[in-house]
Amino acid sequence: MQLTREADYAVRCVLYLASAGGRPAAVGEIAEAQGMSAAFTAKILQKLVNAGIAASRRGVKGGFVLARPPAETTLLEVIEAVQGPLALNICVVDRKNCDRNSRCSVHPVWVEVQADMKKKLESYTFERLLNSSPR
Amino acid sequence: MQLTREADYAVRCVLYLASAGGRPAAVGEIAEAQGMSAAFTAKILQKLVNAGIAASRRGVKGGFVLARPPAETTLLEVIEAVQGPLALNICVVDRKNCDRNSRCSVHPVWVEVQADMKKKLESYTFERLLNSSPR
DNA sequence: TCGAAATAGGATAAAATTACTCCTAATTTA
DNA sequence: TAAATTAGGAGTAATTTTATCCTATTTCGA
Ligand code: SF4
Ligand code: SF4
Repeated sequence: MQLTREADYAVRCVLYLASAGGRPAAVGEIAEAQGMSAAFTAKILQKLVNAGIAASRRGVKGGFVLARPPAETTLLEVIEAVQGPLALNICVVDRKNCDRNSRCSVHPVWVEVQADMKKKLESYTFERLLNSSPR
Repeated sequence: MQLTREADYAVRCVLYLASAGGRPAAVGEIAEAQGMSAAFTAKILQKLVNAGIAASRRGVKGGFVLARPPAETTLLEVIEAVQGPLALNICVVDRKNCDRNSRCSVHPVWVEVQADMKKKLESYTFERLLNSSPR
C-alpha cells in the first residue's frame, strides 16, 4: 500500500523538468539535483519517455525535456508510467483475479476508494504542483 | 500501492466472524469458508486478536469471535492490524523519512490523499459491509 | 571524420518484502 | 487424560523492489 521509490523519483524527475522550462537536462543533472542515483534515474527517465511524458535527445547537447506543458501532465500519469495501472487490490483492475468478487461485499469498496484516489491524483497537474508553495 | 494478501484475508476473516454472530469459529472453518490456507489464516487471526479486534478461546470448543460488535470495527482498523499504519509514501507517516519534505511540493498531496483514504476506510464498519449487498 | 557526450536497452544482482509452512507448547473441554 | 484447539517462534520459497553495469547508438562540434 505504498508508492514505490521509483514512482517517487519519477515525480521528482518530472517536477525538475517542469521547473527547467524546456531546457534539456541530462540524467546527471537531474539525479544530482534531486538526490537520486544517476543509473536508476536514467531507467526511470526511459520509462517516462516511453509513456510519452518526457522526450529525450541523445548526443552532446542532449538530455530530457517534458513532452507536453506541465499543465497537461498529472501525478496519476507519472505514477502509472512507472508502476503500472493503479491497483488497490487484485480484484479492482480485473475482477477475474478473484473468483469471490461476485459475492464479496468489500470488492465495491476497493473500487470506490481507488476511483476517489485516481480522481484526486488526476486533479494534480505539474503546473499546479509547481505553483503550490511547499510547506 | 496494493493491499497485501494478508490484509485481504484479514478482512475476509472479520467478515466471516461478523456473519457468524458470536458463535466461535475455528481456524479450519474460517479458512475453508473463505478459501484460504489454514496455517496462514491462523497467523492472521493471531494478529487480529493482538489488535483487539477478535478474541480467541483455546481448547475443544474453542475458536475465534469478534471482540466487539461489527458496527464498532472498521475496514481501516483491520487493515492496519495486519499491515501496520497506512503509509502512502515514506514521508507521510514520518516527515523525517525524507529530508526533502520541507521543500517538496508533492509531500502535502500524499498527506491529503492518505487522509481521504483513511477517512473513507474508517467509514466502512463491518455492520455496514454485512448489510451491503455484494454486486 | 573523429571523439566526446549523451541516451537506449538488456542483463544481472542484492536486499527487502510477501506469502506462506511447520513444529512445539499451552490451554480447554468432556 | 485424550482430543481439540489456539499461541508463538522459526524457517522458507517466491516475488518485488531497488538498484548497478555494460554495450550500442545517436548527436554535436572541432
Ligand atoms: S475477496 Fe473480495 S476484496 Fe478480496 S480480492 Fe476477492 S473480490 Fe477482492
Ligand atoms: S520527495 Fe517529497 S514526496 Fe517524495 S518522499 Fe520526499 S517529501 Fe515525500
